[in-house]
Amino acid sequence: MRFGRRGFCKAWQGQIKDAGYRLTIPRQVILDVLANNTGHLSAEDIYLKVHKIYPQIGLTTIYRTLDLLVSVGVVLKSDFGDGRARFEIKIKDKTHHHHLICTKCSRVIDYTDFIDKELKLLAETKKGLSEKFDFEITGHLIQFYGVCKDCRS
Amino acid sequence: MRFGRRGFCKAWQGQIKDAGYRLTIPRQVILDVLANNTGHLSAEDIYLKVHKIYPQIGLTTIYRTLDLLVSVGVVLKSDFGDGRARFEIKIKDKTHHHHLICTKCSRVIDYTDFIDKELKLLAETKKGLSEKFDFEITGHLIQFYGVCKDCRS
DNA sequence: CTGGAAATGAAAATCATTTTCAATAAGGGG
DNA sequence: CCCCTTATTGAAAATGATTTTCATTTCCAG
Ligand SMILES: [Mn+2]
Ligand SMILES: [Mn+2]
Ligand SMILES: [Zn+2]
Ligand SMILES: [Zn+2]
Repeated sequence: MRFGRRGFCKAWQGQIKDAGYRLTIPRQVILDVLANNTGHLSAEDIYLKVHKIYPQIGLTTIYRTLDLLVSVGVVLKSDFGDGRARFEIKIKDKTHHHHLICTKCSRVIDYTDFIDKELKLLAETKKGLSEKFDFEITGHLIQFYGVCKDCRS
Repeated sequence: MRFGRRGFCKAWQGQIKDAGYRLTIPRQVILDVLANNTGHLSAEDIYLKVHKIYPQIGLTTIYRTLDLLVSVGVVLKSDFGDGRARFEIKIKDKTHHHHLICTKCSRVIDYTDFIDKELKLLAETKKGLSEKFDFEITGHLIQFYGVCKDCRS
């Protein structure tokens, strides 16, 4: 079992232990797979990759571990509207980003640009909405849909 | 069969025929139910309501008709993250709006306020993203999550 | 009115995710 | 280092929203 991003893995493993969970082989392997794949993977994508390293893994464990990692704050879960959840590990510095989704080929682009302006609007909107509807806003979802370069040629 | 919002119904029925579809009883009843319920209904919600008026309806027809209405542009389909799609009819003037979703009770609030500022940011962001990633943006999704007044008391 | 295409409804199929439950493994105390 | 308790795992079955299939019914143009 090779661990890329070893430093990060250590930190993530710490988060798991700190939350009171055991550090099992399946969890380490799943974390490792997530750490070495930048994309937005489905549970099955992850299952297939983990399976190569640790063939006795069960899909159930993938789902359970992903839930755990999301709850601990190590993993981000997204829904791009294709009926399956997508997961990506939260890497230091590249934390808050939004998604640009190609409706033709399902390619997903992360972007952090324009986040400054967005943040400003978000702050204003949040304030306005909170006051107007007496609603305590805890999160937001912003996604753009369109057609990527390749799918237009 | 009573039709509220009769004027609108006529217009919507026109859209269906214009798109080359037949104007059947199930479609009229579903349209009627949507027109008289402002909320964000699931397919089953709609099925139950339609069933009272037209008991022979099948859930399959609900799904098929909703697809059709969405494709024709008469109905808006949303996903609030609870595993079932929600539908609402597009009423003149209150067209473009976003959603505020209570994570405790699932209440959904429509809002059009701040849309102006949002639109401005959206325009800028769209332009920036289009240029930077050579991506043709066709749509966006913006939702706020939080806890409503009632769920905090 | 009528024929043929479009639409419908019941039942079965899909498919991602969850639940159940018996077997296994982690890791703190001895 | 070894146990013991309890968390975790994996296989299989269950779930639940949505889709597909297919035989029957309905719409509506001619
Ligand atoms: Mn991402
Ligand atoms: Mn709405
Ligand atoms: Zn594409
Ligand atoms: Zn609430």
